[in-house]
Amino acid sequence: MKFSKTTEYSLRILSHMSLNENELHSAEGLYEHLKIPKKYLQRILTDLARSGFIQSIRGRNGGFSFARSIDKIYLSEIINATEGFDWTPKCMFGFGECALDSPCKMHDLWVDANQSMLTMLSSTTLADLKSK
Amino acid sequence: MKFSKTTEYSLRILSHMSLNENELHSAEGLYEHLKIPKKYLQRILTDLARSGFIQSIRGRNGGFSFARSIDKIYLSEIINATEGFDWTPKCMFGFGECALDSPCKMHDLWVDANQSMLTMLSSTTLADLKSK
DNA sequence: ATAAAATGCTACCAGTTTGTAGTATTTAGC
DNA sequence: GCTAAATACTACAAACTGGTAGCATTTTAT
Repeated sequence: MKFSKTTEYSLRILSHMSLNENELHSAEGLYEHLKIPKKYLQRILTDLARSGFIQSIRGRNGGFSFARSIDKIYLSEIINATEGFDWTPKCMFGFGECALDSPCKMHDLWVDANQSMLTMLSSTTLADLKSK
Repeated sequence: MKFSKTTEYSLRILSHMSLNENELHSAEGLYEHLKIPKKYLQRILTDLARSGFIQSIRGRNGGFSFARSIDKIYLSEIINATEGFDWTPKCMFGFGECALDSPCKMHDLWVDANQSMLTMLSSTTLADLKSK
């Protein structure tokens, strides 16, 4: 019950970039700040570009900058792009069928517990992280 | 952001066993009810025995039964045994250090969102699943 | 004793994720 | 034009997870 490394890295990268929202960030510079394995970070950056969160500028003096305003980038979108985000409340543990009676006794407990996290992630933007 | 298969399987196995709390359950019987890949289920069962949730009886007419009362087995314990459960609120995404200022602005959001799930998992026992 | 029925153990396989290496491509500055 | 600095691409390696196979061990029933 945790995020994948790729998701963690993506969130770290984007939240760090958002501190200087309008600047161009190079992979090298991000590496020095975040210490994410350089080549892997490189790949994640191009993935984030393909996903439309940031845009890349190639060549000398190139780098990455936001493709859209950070107050329109929700955390849930980022997670969705990196690892999928299927939190439909089918059953607590993602079972196809419940292990107990049907409907499974866990349903209500699970839905409630999941709701606040879902709500938080899908209502918080990168801009909120700076201002909150 | 989901449970591992092993965690899902473990929860299904134990919650199913708890429906007949005092009986001896064979791997074969559990397989027929739960359709978890047989050999993998076997391995999970021995792991659950090693973790102290159940005990195994070898030989003919052997099987698995609970090693302690199901009203003392919390869901969080099971998850902790199968995939680790480090939800200490160090930082939202499990960072060693925050990506933003310190203390990270996400802390409060994350802790709040996480709290209801944590509370639920660490206050619900296998016995509760039957009675709730 | 022996066979059957059960768990235990070890090794292996496949797919995914994480990480590394090298090369190609693009662009700015001189 | 050439070089340096940057991203893009491709291939591979390592580690982890999920799953399979076979044999070993233990115990009961006959």
